[in-house]
Amino acid sequence: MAKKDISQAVIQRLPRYYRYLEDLMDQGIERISSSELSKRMKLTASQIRQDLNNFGGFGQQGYGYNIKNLHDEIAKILNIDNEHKMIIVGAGHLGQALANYTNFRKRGFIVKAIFDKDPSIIGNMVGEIQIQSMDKLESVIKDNDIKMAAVCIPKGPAIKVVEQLIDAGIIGIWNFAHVDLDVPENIVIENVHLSESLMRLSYRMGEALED
Amino acid sequence: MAKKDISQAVIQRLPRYYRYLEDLMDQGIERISSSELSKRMKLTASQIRQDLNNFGGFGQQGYGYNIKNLHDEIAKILNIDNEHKMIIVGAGHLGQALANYTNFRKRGFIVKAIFDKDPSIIGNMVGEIQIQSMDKLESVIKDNDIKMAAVCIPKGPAIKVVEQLIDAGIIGIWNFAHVDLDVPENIVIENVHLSESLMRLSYRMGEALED
DNA sequence: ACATTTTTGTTAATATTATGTCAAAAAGAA
DNA sequence: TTCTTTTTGACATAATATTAACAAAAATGT
Repeated sequence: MAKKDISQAVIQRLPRYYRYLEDLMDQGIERISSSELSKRMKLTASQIRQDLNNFGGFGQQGYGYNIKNLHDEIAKILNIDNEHKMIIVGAGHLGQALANYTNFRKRGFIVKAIFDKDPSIIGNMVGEIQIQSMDKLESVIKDNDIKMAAVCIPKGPAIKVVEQLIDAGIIGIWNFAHVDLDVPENIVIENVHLSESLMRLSYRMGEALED
Repeated sequence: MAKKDISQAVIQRLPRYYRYLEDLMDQGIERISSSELSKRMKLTASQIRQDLNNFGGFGQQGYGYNIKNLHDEIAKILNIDNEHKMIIVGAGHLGQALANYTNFRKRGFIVKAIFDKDPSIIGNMVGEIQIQSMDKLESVIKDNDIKMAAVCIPKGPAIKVVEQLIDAGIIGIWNFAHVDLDVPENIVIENVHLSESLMRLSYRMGEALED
């Protein structure tokens, strides 16, 4: 069953294809050629065809790609054709922002619980769910068979909390803490290092001003 | 003055070097070799040396790199050796999360103002600053000579708001809206597409489960 | 029905990125 | 001081990724 392994660069682009296809569907467009899509996405047509052909021949000569079909195929590839239960650890502004993000729900990511260690906010509602004590982490994960967690706490506590998460059965971690987590091979980490993103912006603004 | 152009891959890694150097400084370590750093960062020593040599010879044979010195040099390269005034457009949870992020201030990013179109929250405080009406965008940017803006509003309004920002003098945009912005060449966009990040996590969790 | 056009999937060519190698420089040890 | 070890910066090599080219398939037009 071992899929030929797909390069990081392709994986990076996949969700962007998905987003464009979604937009095209919303516009009621039915089919698109790689060359037309390449103009919109500012890629080469060749790259689009090669990227998609990593997963199968979704197009047809003389016709192009059926948007609805390709959209659904990419959803399958991205594993978003079914629901994912997730929890959020850390109910600060960022944790709450994620919890309230309706777009995630639209794509099948369901926030089942949100946790914080601060007793003064435990019990508060975030949207429709209640902030729970960290003591409940393990039981909630196990009872609901949750596999995905967003980590929105400072880097200090993050390392130990992530261990707890993994012990409780989490296999995918969306990490917003400013630290690279060291985890077993079968655990997946997706880092969102916002301050690094901001530094890249700063770098490129510096470049832009020099020219 | 034209710097030899630096590949995106290098720029991507630069802030991560900076973060590791910061951590090393906090640990009171004075010097490090590319090979020791490569172990910590899980890169090859060769890549580290080549990355850094894009910007200058910061190391010394038989000694390695002086951490404080390299840290300061990278700060200069990243253009974070001086303060950056910024504004935030959109005072939802995400905008508020960014406004409250003390780490940004530590690196010299100063949030000067936050804007929202919702009259019911205009005037509310976010940390030490007050949410202002969108009408004030242009005057605040011009009066304070602000060059950087974080865009934390839905994709629909984002496109027009970004035009306004650019007209008012913004040259760097930290974009959290789910849309690729079409801007003049001299304007810099750094996208943070959270839902794409989440889809990549989902993809890789799917892969991990197959093995 | 036939010719023309479009457009894919695939293979080949090019370009970019990462890794390995090594002489030369400096540090540290004897 | 002199010898040995460490370690860089530069360059050569290998691996990846992107772009180009094109035959074959299907659609469209006449």
